[in-house]
Amino acid sequence: MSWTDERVELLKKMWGEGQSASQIAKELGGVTRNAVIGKVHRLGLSNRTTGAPVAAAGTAPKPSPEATPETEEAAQPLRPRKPETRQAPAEPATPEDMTEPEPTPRPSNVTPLRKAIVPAGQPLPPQPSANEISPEALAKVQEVEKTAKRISLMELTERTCKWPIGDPATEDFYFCGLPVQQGKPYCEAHVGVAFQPMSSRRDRRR
DNA sequence: CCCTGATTCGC
DNA sequence: GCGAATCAGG
Repeated sequence: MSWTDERVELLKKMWGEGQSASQIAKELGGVTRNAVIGKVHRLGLSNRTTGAPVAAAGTAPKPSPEATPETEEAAQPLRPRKPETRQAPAEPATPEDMTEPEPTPRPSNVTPLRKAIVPAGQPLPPQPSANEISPEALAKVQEVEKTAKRISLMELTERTCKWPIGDPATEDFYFCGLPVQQGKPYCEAHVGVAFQPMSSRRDRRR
């Protein structure tokens, strides 16, 4: 495939939106992330670090490509290869999406500021407000937590289970880290308790 | 190991 | 101009 106008535009758009090179490549198809990065550089729109939030979608800045200074390359911007501004860190576990099922989990109540933080040492009950979660699912979770990868916040990726385990106020806190279920933020076991098939409350008027 | 972007350099 | 290979980093 070649860099047609359309493809280049999509590239610009997505890059502007902060999409990663690999994502863009995936979207475009027929190219690798390397190709995308290469193109990005050739287009001269590498630094996405403009201090300003890069969420301006649809608003193409239309950067006028400076009239090439005939007088040699005087203002050659030296770019220290350090400015790197990593993308937002993996978002903390936030069960929130899907359609009907409502996220019931609050594995460890993350108490914000000072306010009676649970004294470390007392293993928190798996579920604050036990309810109609399939006992099976619960059992499964407890099992999984034994074999969890126990990864840190920094190690979370799109394909690692983000289910928090333990007390955030303690060293004994980590994330499940097992392979997530396609699309979901959690592994199979945790998806099971995170997203209820909506059982109670079905007297919906429509 | 997964991923990210940056650079190089033969084509 | 292109992009695989490689590098540097999280």
